Amino acid sequence: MSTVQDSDMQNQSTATPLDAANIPLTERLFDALQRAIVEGEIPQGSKISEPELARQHGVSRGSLREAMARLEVRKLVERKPNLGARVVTLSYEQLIEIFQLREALEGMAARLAAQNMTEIEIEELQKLLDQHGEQIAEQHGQAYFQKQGDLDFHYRIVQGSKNKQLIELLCNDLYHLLRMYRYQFGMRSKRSQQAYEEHQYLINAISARDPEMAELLMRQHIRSSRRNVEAVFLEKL
Amino acid sequence: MSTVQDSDMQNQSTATPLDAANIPLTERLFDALQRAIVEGEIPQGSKISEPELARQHGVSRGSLREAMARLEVRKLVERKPNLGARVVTLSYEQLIEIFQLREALEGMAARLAAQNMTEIEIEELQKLLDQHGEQIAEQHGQAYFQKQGDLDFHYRIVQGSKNKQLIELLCNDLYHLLRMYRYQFGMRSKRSQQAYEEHQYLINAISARDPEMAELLMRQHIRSSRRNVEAVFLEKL
DNA sequence: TTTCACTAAAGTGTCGACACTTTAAGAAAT
DNA sequence: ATTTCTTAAAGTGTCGACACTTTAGTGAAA
Repeated sequence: MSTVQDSDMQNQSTATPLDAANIPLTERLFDALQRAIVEGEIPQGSKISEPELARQHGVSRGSLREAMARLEVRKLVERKPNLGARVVTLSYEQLIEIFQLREALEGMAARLAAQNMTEIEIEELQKLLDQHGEQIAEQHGQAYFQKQGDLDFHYRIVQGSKNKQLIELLCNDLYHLLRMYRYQFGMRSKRSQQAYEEHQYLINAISARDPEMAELLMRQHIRSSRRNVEAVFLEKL
Repeated sequence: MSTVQDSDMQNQSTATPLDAANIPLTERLFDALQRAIVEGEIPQGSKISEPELARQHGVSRGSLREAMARLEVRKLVERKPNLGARVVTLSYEQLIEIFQLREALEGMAARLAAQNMTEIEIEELQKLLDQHGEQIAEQHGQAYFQKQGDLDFHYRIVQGSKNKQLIELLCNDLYHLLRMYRYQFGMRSKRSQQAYEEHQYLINAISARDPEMAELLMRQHIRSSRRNVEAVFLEKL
């Protein structure tokens, strides 16, 4: 699949009018690699050979290197001089650390959301949650949709904080690492009912414009989630 | 200033045996550029010409580009396809956002520090604070040392959290942005006495192993600091 | 004199090449 | 047969070159 005969179609044929839409190659490459790593297509801890990976994607090493530099800052790969790059290795300890980060950051996000979300945004958030409620009632919780729904919910609250730094940090940096954990260890929740209720309380607090309460609830919610993960892990050993 | 005649001393003379100590060129370049941007040597908002900057530092564009890609992820430069890169422009709004981030993150750091710092680390933190106290008493607060001292103090507490993610995030990402603000707007504190006292309370809480209180105090401390900045800004207009 | 088109200069995106470092394989010696 | 030395293969660090895009400058037309 996609072996050698591609060398003529991207060089200078100009026959690629709309394939790239001006988005630089490095950027597309970065996104592709990020996805591949997050979803485990490139397994964690595996060594990355620049020439090989570049050939696979049909790009030069220079472009790939630029993408790698960015992945390194995002903590998805680790590089050691002259020794090359490896995909990061996930660990239980790191996961716990990430939960602590999330507790602090999303707690603040909830606080700010209670101050800054528009009424319309709150309404839509409620609608989203109602949908989740239905799904839980019908099928007993299709893990995937649950997870996706949970992510959506948190995502919107972060957006609602209106703090650009916070949004960037959570949605662009931490988010991907977290997704990587979700993909690599199965991490199904089995507390969707409880999560649903906690989400509802949270909306109530935001709707009442109570920042203090919103932060408190969000932090509790994330702590619960962490305890669940801890439990799942312990029973795995 | 620093014009053309530098082109011979760094090219390929091999007469630089111990200057690099195996640290990749790109990395040193990244550090150098980061410093230059933070300290305002390259002014905020200014456009960056890759060929020129590369020539100034005596490196190839490829190496420079790699460093730029990393600076972009760190939010110190912004790049638009085909239009080039500019140093970020600082704004009052962004500064406030950063303070909100710090409140959340350093609050958590203080909480964890109360749990995880060793007795020895706490002792040394106390010593550091005592030094600050003396400096404040003697000279009336040499703005520079004050600032540096404040940074040191916060830095150690973050380290004391023992949360690698948190440390990375605060010390490698936010830290530089914050320093940039300190350099660019003068931001002298004029509340060194109060800050000193708040620091002391914080140590007490950590020493008493009271995470709740430590987080509370740290958050209050950072909020005060933010209010001070707000005041300074308002009187500037 | 002002505006618009056209050309030249500068800049960015991407590639291939070369030197040096590390890893691996194979040969020689014990 | 095992260990060590030697050498080749692979990989990384860095550079210079070229095509395409944007910007700036110049001259013609109104």
